[in-house]
Amino acid sequence: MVVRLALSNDEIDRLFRALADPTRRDIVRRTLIAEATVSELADHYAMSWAAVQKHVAVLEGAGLVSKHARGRERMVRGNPAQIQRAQALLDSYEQLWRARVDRLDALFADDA
Amino acid sequence: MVVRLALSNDEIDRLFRALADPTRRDIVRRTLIAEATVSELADHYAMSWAAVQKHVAVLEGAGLVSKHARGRERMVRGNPAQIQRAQALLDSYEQLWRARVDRLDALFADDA
DNA sequence: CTATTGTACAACCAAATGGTTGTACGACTT
DNA sequence: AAGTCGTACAACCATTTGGTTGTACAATAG
Repeated sequence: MVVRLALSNDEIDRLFRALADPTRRDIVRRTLIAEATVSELADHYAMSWAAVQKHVAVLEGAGLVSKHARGRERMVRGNPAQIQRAQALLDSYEQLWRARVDRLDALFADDA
Repeated sequence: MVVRLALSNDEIDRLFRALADPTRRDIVRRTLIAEATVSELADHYAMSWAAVQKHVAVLEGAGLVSKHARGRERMVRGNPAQIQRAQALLDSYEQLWRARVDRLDALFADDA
């Protein structure tokens, strides 16, 4: 599946920033496997409920998870599309390098 | 090309943290296309030389670029292998989600 | 030899981050 | 109706981050 939507510079910042924390990565992991409430998530970490709530908010701001109300609970769900956008981003960097290798190859081919 | 080497939690933190800044991403971009000295890089940004030098140090700490001495200059070169490690990481998250989809599919298949 | 260039690094500062506790409130339970 | 549960958010604090200027030094140029 190919991802199309482009991200602004700020969105990219938030995306990678959100991924640069082990607790947040673990929340993404868990919620990609199965959705969970903030309280359920908080049980797994050695920090206050409020701290976990903040991490979820950061992930939400980065588009990596979404929250859906269900009664008084908020179900947190991982968003694979945003992971794919990050992948697409990194892929574009790799392409730059490949292009450079190709240029160098062409140079040597000329020499031969 | 498949990347094997595993990264520690701290290394992953540093990797994504390093990518969460537009100046640093631009340095990665430039040095993947062609290596450059720190001074050459600094010319492109509206900040002091020292600030750019710090950004390069962060990228180096994250393994995204490497520096090689050449006379009094330090050539900065982007490291595609580290980009690929980041990709592999994100891919593992996407796999989790695919596994979940497969489980749900199996569930519905049982129902049918 | 002297001057200049490219680099490294320390000290400092403002803002952001990651954590805490406390308060508030709507939604279920009894 | 009263109590509890899950959530949200503000205020606060220590540390980290992203920038600055200033000093130092090795390599090259004149």
